[in-house]
Amino acid sequence: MKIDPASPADLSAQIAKAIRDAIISGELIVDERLPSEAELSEQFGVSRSTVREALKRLAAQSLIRTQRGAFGGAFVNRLSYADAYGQQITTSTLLLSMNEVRFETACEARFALERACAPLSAERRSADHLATMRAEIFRQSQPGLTDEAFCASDVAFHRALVDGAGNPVLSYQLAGAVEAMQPLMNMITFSARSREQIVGLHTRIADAIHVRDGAAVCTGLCELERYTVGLARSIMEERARRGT
Amino acid sequence: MKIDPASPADLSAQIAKAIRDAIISGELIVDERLPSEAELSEQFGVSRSTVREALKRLAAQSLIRTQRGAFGGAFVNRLSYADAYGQQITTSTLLLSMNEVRFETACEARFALERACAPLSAERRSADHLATMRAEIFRQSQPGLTDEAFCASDVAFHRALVDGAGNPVLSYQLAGAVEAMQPLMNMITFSARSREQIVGLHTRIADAIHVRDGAAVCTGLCELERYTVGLARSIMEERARRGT
DNA sequence: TCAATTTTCATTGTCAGACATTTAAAAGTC
DNA sequence: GACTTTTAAATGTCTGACAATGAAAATTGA
Repeated sequence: MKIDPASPADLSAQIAKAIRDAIISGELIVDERLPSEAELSEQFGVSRSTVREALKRLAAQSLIRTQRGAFGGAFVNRLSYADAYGQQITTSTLLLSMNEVRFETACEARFALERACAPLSAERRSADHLATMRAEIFRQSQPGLTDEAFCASDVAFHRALVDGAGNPVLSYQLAGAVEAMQPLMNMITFSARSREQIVGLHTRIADAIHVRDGAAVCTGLCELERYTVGLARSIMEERARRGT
Repeated sequence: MKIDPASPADLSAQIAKAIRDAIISGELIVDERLPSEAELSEQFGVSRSTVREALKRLAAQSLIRTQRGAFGGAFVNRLSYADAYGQQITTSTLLLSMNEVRFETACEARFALERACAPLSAERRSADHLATMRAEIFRQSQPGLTDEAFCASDVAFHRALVDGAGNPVLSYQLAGAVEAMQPLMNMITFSARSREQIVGLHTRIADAIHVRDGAAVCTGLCELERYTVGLARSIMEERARRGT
């Protein structure tokens, strides 16, 4: 782990990169303790504050965790699925909100990925996954639900579908796509009529999952995508008309 | 943006969270300048070093960028697709390397997601995408290629396939899945015979893309998955035998 | 008048030193 | 042997200082 002493700026970024590379390459292994801040500042020939800034960068990526007290210090963190989920959701959400992604584009990506899980989920889902889907459908059919709660339940329904595939890597990859859509979905006002339609499509999907018919799940997801995109478009047009 | 003054530890994490939430909620918009470090330290009632640690956390997530000099400062960064790619690849790579994910699991996720792109890519791919795929196939058939170079070309081939769908959100989501597999793939030694097989399957996929036959692309990807998993398994068994 | 140059100064980057706080191990006590 | 106290190492925070940067403002020169 070395840094370039010739460029006196961005030292903390260089140090963070050096340590990050050491972790990625396996030079530093999980739960291994890094040298103390004082030792690192000596090794790199910089002040303790600079080292601290570097460590905070790594902490922001969940690459290390710190513990205070004697025998404490910075430890290489095992990146858990939960941590990775969180980061991916944050990144995906910001990516969508900052880059004027069209609703159709995001929607297409989300449903395409979800359809990839459908056959696996139909085959492997447990009774638990199916029960969760049914429960969320029931919640979605309750009157008096806010749009936000409806969307949250929608996410939970699709999460159950994805998790049914029993592949944590797939669940992780999908988490971003599904959850990041929620802010966009929250902008849609769901009428009683449209909720009824969506609940109907969810029921069809759950039924297909029930009988382990992957192709039917895909078909259901396709229709749901078409309906969602159409709904969003009509609402946008409505708003544009009222705006002018 | 407020922090809890009652908990005197992890102040920089709290401040980072406050600013991050302000960015996510839209309270701070892209390219907006944050108050200077001195002003922030006054606002939050902490020292400048604490503020700086918070800002470094945000910089590590590409949420802000800083500029030195008068009229410089920290600015809300537009999260570009490139930045998001990079973060996703790092996260996915570490997730796979630190969590003893079975090769089959990662492979299944990767090919399932890729098959999701296949119909879209068959339909929309440009001549450019197809040309890239053909070029990578040609490179893969060259003798004397290192295993690393072969894998890199493999990634490029699949990237072209994914990008052919013309959906940047999809490309972003897939980047992690495809690239994060590379270190695992690099552990496989490709014999001349297996390379020939893979090139053959790639050619079939490219041919299907050529005639815009999405279903055939899916079939080709399925076979490629089966072959890859089988190859990895036999190599692992071989190593285990030699190891004992 | 206008372009080129110099100066100014707000801001980030880095450093050094100090003290507070935490925490597990070590030492002491009953 | 179990409990309490002490110790020391480590992170967390604060203060104050100086260096480096870079755009705006002021100055200069034709």
